[in-house]
Amino acid sequence: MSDQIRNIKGTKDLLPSESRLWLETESIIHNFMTLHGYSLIRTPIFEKTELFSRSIGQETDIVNKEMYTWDDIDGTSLTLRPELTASVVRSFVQNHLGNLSPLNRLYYIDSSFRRERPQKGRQRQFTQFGIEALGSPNPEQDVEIILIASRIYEMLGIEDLEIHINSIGSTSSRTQYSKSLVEYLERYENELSDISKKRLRTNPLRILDSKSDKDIKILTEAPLISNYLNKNDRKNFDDILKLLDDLGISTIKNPKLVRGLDYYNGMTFEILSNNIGAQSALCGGGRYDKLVEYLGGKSTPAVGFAAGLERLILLLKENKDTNPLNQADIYIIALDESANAYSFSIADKLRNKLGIKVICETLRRSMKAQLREANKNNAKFTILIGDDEIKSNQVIIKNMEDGTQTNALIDDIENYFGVDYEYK
RNA sequence: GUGGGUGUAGCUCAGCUGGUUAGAGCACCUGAUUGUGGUUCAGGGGGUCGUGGGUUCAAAUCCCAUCACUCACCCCA
Repeated sequence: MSDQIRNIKGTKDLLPSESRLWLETESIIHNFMTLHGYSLIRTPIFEKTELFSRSIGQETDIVNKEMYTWDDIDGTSLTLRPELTASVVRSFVQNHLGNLSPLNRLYYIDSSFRRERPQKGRQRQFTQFGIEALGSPNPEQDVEIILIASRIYEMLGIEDLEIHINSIGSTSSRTQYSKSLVEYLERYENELSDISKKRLRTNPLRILDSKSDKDIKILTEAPLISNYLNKNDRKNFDDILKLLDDLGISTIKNPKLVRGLDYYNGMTFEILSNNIGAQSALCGGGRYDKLVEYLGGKSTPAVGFAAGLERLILLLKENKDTNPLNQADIYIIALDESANAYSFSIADKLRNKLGIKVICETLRRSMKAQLREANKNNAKFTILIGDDEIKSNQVIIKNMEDGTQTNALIDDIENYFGVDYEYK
């Protein structure tokens, strides 16, 4: 017992009791993205470390301490992807997708890895779904992204969500703002939390995101990014807000919303829920117009979002009462070894020709046990095959709901279930 | 990396201030006239009480350590 091998901390097995909900949810996501004109992209689970250190940012926790990184035999540093945008953009550049079409609408649903302390809604291996629209600099593209993100939750029946939105402007606006922010914060440098002190030098915008009470107090008087946006930035953001408003999507302006990753600019947004514990961010995204160029491609404006599937499932589990599994429409009961051949060939026909879910007994249990098993699987019918049936070349078909039984010739079974059989 | 909580059968848990063969519900298996289920009834299997050490005549129960799980901080999906 003690030398049993367990799963790695922060990873999870998807067991039959939950796998159906996952499959359903994933399939909804696939259909939803397709409905909006987005195409699936799938990239390798690991990449050169440099891809992430360059795009996500040297000063982020992700790159600093949360990546699973190792040296390949030839000395190349490799990393299990901690998020998907960098990989998607790498692939976009490498495969010249920008030359094939001026606008690429891509979506993904895949796992990522970060070495953090696990807690509710946070794992070391987790699944993200998201979209990236590469090519359009216009506000309507930003809105399309937010629209899709918000509608997918709406469609899944998830309520009480908040959409926070902000603009961190163009690079020039941001550097100016950053300067003023640093000037302001330096006055309180000694009172800032340790991390924020460090960030004052490395990544001042991130201080806005601080959860430390001291920092929050200091920040109430801090300059706001909205006052530093240039004309273009401001018009852009206003257009986005107006369009969202026209669509009836209500948002909360949050001037302190700074996405954690370095590659963002312009609009940023986050969708939050209060019903999944401390890890309330369901979805985060925004614009990243410089990343493509930064990773060696032609300058291409881009905007997207990433969402946590585990966190979504957490919410879905609250809403959904898991109805019992219908594993089989028909359970075939074999009362003797000699019945196996009949059992299997009948099952084959029903499954392949009529698409009926059929399970055959393989444990050689008593009839009583097999009937119980049929019940557990929610079978509507059982087909009983024993010595007598084989001799007379017919089987007993038993309706498990009302208990009635009829005989049917083995060759006639398809007809019996083919016409007015209801197995839903 | 830091802090809190928990660790008794497959699952959910009970076991008061330490005292004899450790319990319940659910699940599982068997049986209730020998080929008929879902209800009911009867019975059964399964635990070195996370692990190691200590206190004691005696520990699941007290103390220490350790590990695991979990929640929260940090950060993020």
